[in-house]
Amino acid sequence: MYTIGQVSEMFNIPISTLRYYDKEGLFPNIHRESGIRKFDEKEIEALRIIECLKKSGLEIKIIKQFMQWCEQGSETYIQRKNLFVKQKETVEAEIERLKHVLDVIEYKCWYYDEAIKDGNEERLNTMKIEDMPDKIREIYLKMHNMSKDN
Amino acid sequence: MYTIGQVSEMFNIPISTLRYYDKEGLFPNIHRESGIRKFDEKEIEALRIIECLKKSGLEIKIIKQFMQWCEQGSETYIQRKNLFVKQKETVEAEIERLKHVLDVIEYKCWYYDEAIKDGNEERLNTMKIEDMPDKIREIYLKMHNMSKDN
DNA sequence: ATAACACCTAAACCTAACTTTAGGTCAATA
DNA sequence: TATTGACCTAAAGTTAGGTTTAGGTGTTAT
Repeated sequence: MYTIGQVSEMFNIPISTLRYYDKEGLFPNIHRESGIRKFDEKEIEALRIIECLKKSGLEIKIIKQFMQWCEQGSETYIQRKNLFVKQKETVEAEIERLKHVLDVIEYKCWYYDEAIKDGNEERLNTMKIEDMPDKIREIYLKMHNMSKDN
Repeated sequence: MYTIGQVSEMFNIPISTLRYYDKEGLFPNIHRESGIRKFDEKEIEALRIIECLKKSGLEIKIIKQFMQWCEQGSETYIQRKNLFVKQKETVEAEIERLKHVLDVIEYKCWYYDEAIKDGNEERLNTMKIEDMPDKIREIYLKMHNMSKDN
């Protein structure tokens, strides 16, 4: 059993944030002793899930919903599982999205590398698509929604 | 050359957002005809980069900085390249982070699958770490910051 | 006994990134 | 001629996820 200060240290989360989470209903029925919150194993486990779901981009409202389902017992296993299945898909999609972003960033790294070598962008701006390095060309075509015969 | 309405359609970005971007300095020196914004190829390309950098989590302030560097010509190639190199690292780290999140979500999917099969969490709560499926055990140990001999 | 600590609440404040509102210009259509 | 549609501005409002402030309680060290 931990005090709010100890939990704050353990998880490196400000005390004010923990109180805010509580106010938002993320620790339903948290135990109190003369007004003081006592975080026990249940809340610690909750916090691990909160951290995970928050990192995955889930809103606090929905995390609250999940915590309420946990209070309701075995009737809500399916809802809870569905939440994670859905969130798994969301995060997988996000990773894919970021990989595309990474491609564009890589294109720009190449672009400025060349610009630095040349001292200007003339050659780059008149460069034919087929003269670009293979990987860069692929990215360039994707960025401009072009097929290979454009 | 496009009007704000056409650009809004092309990129599927609200007109109000485009005006907001302009107010925030993301289209420095955008051409106007009797007060009306004319987006030409430069702004279209800018918008492609804005979308990419925004998706990568970069703040508008910093995107504005980049757009200002673009106005300054060849003196700022190195700053611009550094921005992309740094952002590349940021996005790569984000992808790694999301992969860990995915692990925890996968653990939870497994957990609720078992809970649904059993109808309760008793077996799960008394399960010994060594009885968990290999992948799940790995994730569980990581989640609880435990080494294998804990 | 008094000061320092760790806790508490309610309510105001903050920031980013938009969105909405209210009021106005101008060109083309009914 | 009047109204519709696409553009414009400035300023206020919105949302999420906190953080800060102001004031208070209860226990422990000097």
